[in-house]
Amino acid sequence: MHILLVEDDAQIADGLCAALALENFTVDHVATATAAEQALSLGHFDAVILDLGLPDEDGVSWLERMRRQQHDLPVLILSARDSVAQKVSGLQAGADDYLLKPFDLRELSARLHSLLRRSSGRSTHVIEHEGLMVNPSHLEVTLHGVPVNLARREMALLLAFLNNPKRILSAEYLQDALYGLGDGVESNAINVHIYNLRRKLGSSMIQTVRGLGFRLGVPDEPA
Amino acid sequence: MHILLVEDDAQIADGLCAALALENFTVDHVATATAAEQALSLGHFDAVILDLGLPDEDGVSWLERMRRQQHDLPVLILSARDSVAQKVSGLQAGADDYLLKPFDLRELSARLHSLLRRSSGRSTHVIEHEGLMVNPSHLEVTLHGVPVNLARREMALLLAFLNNPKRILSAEYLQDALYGLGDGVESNAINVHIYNLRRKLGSSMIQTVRGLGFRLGVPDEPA
DNA sequence: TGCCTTTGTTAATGCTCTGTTAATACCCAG
DNA sequence: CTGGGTATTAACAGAGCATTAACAAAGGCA
Repeated sequence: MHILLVEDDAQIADGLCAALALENFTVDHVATATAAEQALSLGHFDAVILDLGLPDEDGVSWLERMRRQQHDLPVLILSARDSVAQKVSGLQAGADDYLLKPFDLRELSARLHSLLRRSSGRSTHVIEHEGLMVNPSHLEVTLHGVPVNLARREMALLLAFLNNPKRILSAEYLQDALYGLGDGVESNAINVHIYNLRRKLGSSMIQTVRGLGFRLGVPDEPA
Repeated sequence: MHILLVEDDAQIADGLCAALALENFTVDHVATATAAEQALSLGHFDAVILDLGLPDEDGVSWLERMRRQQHDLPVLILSARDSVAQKVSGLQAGADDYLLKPFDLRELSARLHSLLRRSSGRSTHVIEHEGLMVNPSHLEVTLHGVPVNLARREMALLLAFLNNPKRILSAEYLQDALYGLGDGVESNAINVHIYNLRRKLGSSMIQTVRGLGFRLGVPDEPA
């Protein structure tokens, strides 16, 4: 689970990072609203822990802006005890939960887990490509409106292609995408999965580039 | 909106009653766990505000008892600042939210509204889904007019699905819904309950999404 | 209270779907 | 024609889920 921690107090941030790391969260820490926005646009996160007292922008207005930009991931607000009105407007701005400073780490953990569970699967992110509609979090795929049932590995493979459309992906790259770096298979598993994908999605979806790898869709310029 | 306030401190209770009345809530105030249980069995309430420091019974154990009796209405816990562990177990016992004393009335109001919004539709009203009529407050279920007898856990499971229609619920999420945060069972109890539900409601009601969890009804059309 | 019924959990077993391997057939370039 | 790369297919092992039975616990009733 990937958490974005937005907190300008270094001491609190360090403590939180350590505590969350212990629970096998992957934590990215930023200290400003600007950096937080950048981080959101660059990578994938499952939740945000947001301190309201940021140096460059008010947390509440930042949150409102994010919500307007269709970021619908769960947000847990941290705030100082004496700013109740701010907290209320925090909830109104679209926070899913909030916590008063100083807080107990166990409590933060409990609320965070609860948030993540509540929000799992609510993501509406749908990728589209040539009549193909893909909802990764639901393992749901339709081809021209017809539902297609994909297994996990097939979905992972398809996503690897959708993340790099019209680019040639080597078998080696695909192997890393499916199994993680280093830890791989020792056979033609990738080939088999590609074959199965082609059976389910039509053989023209994935093209072979002999000697190099595979590509989703047609080449850019036949020059 | 009908609120049951369980609080033994007369001063706090009076303040809360006045504040909530200002917001057009109807508040019934009791000072003991025993009286609270009576009140719940006698009348209808939309939410409970529960102080943990009651004279006759621990608030957490009271809450657990209520949850076992299928009172699934939203509960907001009030508790003293220095008892964090108690608060955590309060969440585990099935509280929907909690607030530290001393609290701000505006904050209480905001959380209460948020709670009621979240739970709207799950109380009082009869829930209908594909020939299924469910009355949560009376634990009554009919399928195409035919009464179906559900056990407590089965009802809790069905409600978890009805509260999240057409969404995939992981076994972990369902476990939390039935047993509270963290503290769960160590076997395939969820699977067995799902199997039993399917026997009583028909096997097409709950679908399996392999590797992710279960879902009530058909998937949304992503198109 | 003690018996009996209902409910909840555990554990064992079987079944279906997946992922990987391996063997074989195919294809294109040199 | 030949060899390296790719496609196809079948078989196997394992995971995940369904099913069932047995046991424990809780609640009703006399």
